[in-house]
Amino acid sequence: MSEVVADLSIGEVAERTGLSVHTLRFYEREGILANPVRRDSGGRRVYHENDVDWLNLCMILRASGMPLPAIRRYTELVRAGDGTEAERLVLLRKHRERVLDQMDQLRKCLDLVNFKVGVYEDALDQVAVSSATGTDARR
Amino acid sequence: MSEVVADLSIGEVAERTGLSVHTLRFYEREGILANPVRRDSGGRRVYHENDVDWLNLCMILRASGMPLPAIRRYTELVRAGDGTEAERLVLLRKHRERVLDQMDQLRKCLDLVNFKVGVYEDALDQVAVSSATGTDARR
DNA sequence: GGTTGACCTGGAGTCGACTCCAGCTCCTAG
DNA sequence: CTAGGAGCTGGAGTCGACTCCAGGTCAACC
Repeated sequence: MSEVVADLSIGEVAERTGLSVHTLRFYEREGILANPVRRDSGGRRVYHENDVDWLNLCMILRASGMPLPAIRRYTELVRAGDGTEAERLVLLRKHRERVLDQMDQLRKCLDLVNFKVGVYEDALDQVAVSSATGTDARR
Repeated sequence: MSEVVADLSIGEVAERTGLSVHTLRFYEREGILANPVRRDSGGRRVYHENDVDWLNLCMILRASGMPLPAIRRYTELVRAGDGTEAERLVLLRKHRERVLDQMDQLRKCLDLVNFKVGVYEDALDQVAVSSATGTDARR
């Protein structure tokens, strides 16, 4: 019925996630993988689609400024399973606050930059117009 | 008529901006101040309100992820004065793109976190309810 | 059976942005 | 006149998050 879900090499995971193989090994050392990575007969890492999903989640958290120690903690809680939901919730709520703070900062910055871009656009238009009226008589 | 606008010591600037005196000296080395810092007879830095304003601008840019080299470049252009507006505009537009990208990332993350927070809140409510129905018979 | 290419490890290196240290000067208050 | 506090400098240290290196294994293909 369904396709056999293939195991993945570290290189394939790198390709799928956009992380480098270096980073994947580094994240593993840092305890950032929800389930411990299996190894094949030759000692090579064997990943699963789940791992890719988890890594994508982690990448979203990282991109929003969650530090690795917090991601590690969250990972530990998920690995530990039932009974850790309360702490996960605390952790996520804390991160949400940080995200909202960052959005505020960015909005502030965006306003500023929009304003300044407007100023410079106007200034340059002025220059263009005056140089046009000075040197350009077509029409 | 108007108050004499006071000169400021590095400590006062630190207090007003929230940057440390270390960071202020560091930023100066990095060329992040719009006008070169004057010194008093004893070689101490003398700042002006303008510098505080400029630093506040820089802090907004930093907080939105503009790297110091870009801020330095922008500072150089402002210092250089007329004729550099076009490049300033380019720089600001580029940063605006980055800010918008970051906002997108944050929105994505916020959706995710909101969703997960919801899931955990529901899960914990469930626990609360079932433990209540198990042990608590008031009404 | 030799070469390639992907993978392995432990540990070192890099980069950005601070942050701090040692040892000094200078001013002011007691 | 001296003790304290704020500043000064050049340079070193720290921290987070990668990033890379040397030297080795292993399977596959020519």
